[in-house]
Amino acid sequence: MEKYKQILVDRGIKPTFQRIKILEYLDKNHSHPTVDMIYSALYKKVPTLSKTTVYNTLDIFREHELVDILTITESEIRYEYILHPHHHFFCKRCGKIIDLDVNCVYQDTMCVEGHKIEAIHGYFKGICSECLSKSEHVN
Amino acid sequence: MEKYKQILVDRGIKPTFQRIKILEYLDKNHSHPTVDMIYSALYKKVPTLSKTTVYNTLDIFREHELVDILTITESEIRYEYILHPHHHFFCKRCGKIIDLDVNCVYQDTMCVEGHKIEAIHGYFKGICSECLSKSEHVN
DNA sequence: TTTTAATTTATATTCATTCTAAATTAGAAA
DNA sequence: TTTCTAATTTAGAATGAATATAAATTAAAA
Repeated sequence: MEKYKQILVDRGIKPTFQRIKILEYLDKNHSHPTVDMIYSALYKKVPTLSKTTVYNTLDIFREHELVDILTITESEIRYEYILHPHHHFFCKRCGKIIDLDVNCVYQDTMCVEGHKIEAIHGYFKGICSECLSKSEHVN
Repeated sequence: MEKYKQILVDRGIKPTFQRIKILEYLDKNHSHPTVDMIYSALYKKVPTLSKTTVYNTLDIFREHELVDILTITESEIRYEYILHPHHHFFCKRCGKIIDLDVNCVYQDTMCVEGHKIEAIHGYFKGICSECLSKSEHVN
């Protein structure tokens, strides 16, 4: 609790109860949740929570580069707490988004074909190892 | 016209007038258009066109791997005719999506950390070279 | 032609996100 | 502490892209 309050204060974000709880949730759940998942999970602990607050808070966190969005699936926006740069794998079968310990060659230069890179998003789509091992028994 | 009809027939897609026109538009406009952009552009030539048809047609094209979607911006889905694998650069200033002649090291193996890759999406975000050269004069 | 299934179309519906305005809260000042 | 003010939170309304539905149209085979 105090840890997250400190992070917010350090970034110049007023550490309200709702903001602390949302940041804590993102830090403890690396499941790349949607707004709805965050709202549903926190609603139990914070019954007065409004979905608008979740939207507003995530917008503020993005402005301060505390969180990033993933547009890997076509129908939903997913959020993640920025810890270290990595790529993502989306499994078409189970729907999970998996963090990959893969970096990009352009991460050093942050420049490509004359364009100035500010963010890199690497998305792989396919079948995850877990789903692959399950289907082995079927075939 | 005949060219696009042939492409559709080859893929087992019934070559209706609407589908031919949409495919032709995608082939001649590498601007990664949204459904709305496609609809607006073709509405002039095909006044009876319905937006539902554009949605349906793009779904069919995706199933047959004629087109791919880009989820690079957070609020819209963009479509592109699949020609050859490449990455994309989204300019935060002018909003343009630029094709990059950049390939991925995983394109050969199509496998990463045990997961089977079926599609690779590389998105860079920042300021494009054109916008950079404009702002040079300002600063 | 005629027939039949596929396609297209207009319209209605859904639902995530944004907007709005009132209520509440945090924190500064007295 | 109490008072004050601006920021934040909240509920509910509005928006708009995407989807669903069902009738009209079309393509193409018989």
